[in-house]
Amino acid sequence: MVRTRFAPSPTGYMHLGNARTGIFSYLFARHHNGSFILRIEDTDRERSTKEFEDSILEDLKWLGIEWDEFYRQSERFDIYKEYAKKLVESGHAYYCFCKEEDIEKQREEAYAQGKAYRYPGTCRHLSKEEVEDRLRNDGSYVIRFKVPDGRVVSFDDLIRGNISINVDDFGDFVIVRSDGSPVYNFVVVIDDALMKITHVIRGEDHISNTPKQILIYEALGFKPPEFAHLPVILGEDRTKLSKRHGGVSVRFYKENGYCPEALFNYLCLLGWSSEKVGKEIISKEEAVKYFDIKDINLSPAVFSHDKLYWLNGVYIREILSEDRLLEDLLPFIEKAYKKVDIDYLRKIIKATRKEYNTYLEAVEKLRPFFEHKEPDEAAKEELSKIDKSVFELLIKEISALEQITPENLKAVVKNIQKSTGLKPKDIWHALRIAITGSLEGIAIDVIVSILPKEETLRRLSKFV
RNA sequence: GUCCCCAUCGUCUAGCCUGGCCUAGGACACCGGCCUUUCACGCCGGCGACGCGGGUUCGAAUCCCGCUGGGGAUGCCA
Repeated sequence: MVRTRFAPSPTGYMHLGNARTGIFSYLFARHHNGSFILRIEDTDRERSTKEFEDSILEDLKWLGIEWDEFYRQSERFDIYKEYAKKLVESGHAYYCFCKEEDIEKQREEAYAQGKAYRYPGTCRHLSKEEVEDRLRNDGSYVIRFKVPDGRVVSFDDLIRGNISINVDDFGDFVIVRSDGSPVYNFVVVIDDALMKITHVIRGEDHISNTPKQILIYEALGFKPPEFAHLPVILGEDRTKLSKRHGGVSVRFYKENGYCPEALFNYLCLLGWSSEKVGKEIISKEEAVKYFDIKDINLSPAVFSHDKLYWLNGVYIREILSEDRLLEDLLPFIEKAYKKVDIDYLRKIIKATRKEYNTYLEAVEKLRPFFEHKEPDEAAKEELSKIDKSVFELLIKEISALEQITPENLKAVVKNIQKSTGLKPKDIWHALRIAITGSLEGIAIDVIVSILPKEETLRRLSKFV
């Protein structure tokens, strides 16, 4: 039975990189008919908040990633404490009374000399009596894991193959902080072991943590899971995608009018080849069906805003149902133009869904359906070249129409062309400017055939 | 600095394992054309890559070594 987990820490909105890790973990579990576990890693009490936790849960649901089990590390501190004690008792870990400032100083010195810092093991060989004594009097201590000398830890990464790291590269590391809270590298092992996680799928930035964790697995007598380290996502400048790059949270894309299916799809494409699916537009179900961890790329991928934008357009234009579009678009439209009639909006969506790539963009493009706008500069200039009598004729012709359709609108233009000798293009332009105030936008026959007739006439009348 | 990972169009990728089918395929972006009452959509076409140097081999994008370049880690963050 395959069991994977996604372990975000609630210290901010869910990052795209994390989201992709979650997606791949999820796909792997589902592909193997296994379980997907969500675990909130909130051992850092300083930075973790309930608000961020809620937002992560919300965003995960929004993306369509459902989990089978849920855990919160802050509720499991007793368990960690117990295992920390075990490690101390078995001689795999020890109390350390070194001052944080001193360590910091040593670290800086080492770095200045261009050397890798290792904790020198000052407190490693304290006698039992001394430890007892300082525990009573000193108060502040951390627990460090005793890293064996000269070990080379190897593991077979599912994506990268064999990875070997000499543990001499790092010193005895902290597993319990001075405030008594356990550290990531320690709890992650206990949780993954206790929760019977079979496959740990996570970011490449955890590769160097893996040997530390394997050491703890061994010390505790647990069998390590399989590991798979995903390449990181890079920004346009080829550094790790971070806040500096602008919109990097799932929330950002949700708020900016992207649909979850498109974001899910795009994230799948980043680092995973969809070649076996045979296309790039992939549903969650297809992704589950075809997902293979072996098809993950090894090199970091640059996040392309352009491609996500395009993909979102594909979803709006040809994948999503009208009902879904309506449901998604409604809050955006109502936020911008107050209450709207559902049937009116439905009609608009049906006729215009090819015109925008995001919901936010739709709000702008659909403006003529909800608001009258004065002509902009370019429109004014065009307007000055147009014989104003055309507006009167348009009013007269359109008034006479029982129902406005693109077809009979064409007839209207033809009639005016005949009676005035104006070029059809100019007549259309005049109509467009009067209705939208702009030279660009959605096809004017589409707009006028949906816009209430009285509103069309009202706008035209302003130009006579 | 040290350790680890990586290296095909600007970007995401196919091909690499099992060398010849690669004149290196697709997608986004970009450019041009068509469609057209504008912008878009759509359709057609174009530009564009095996980082460098050595091997191995009849033959290398594919295998080996070195270099260079990029990324990550180096926390009482995760």
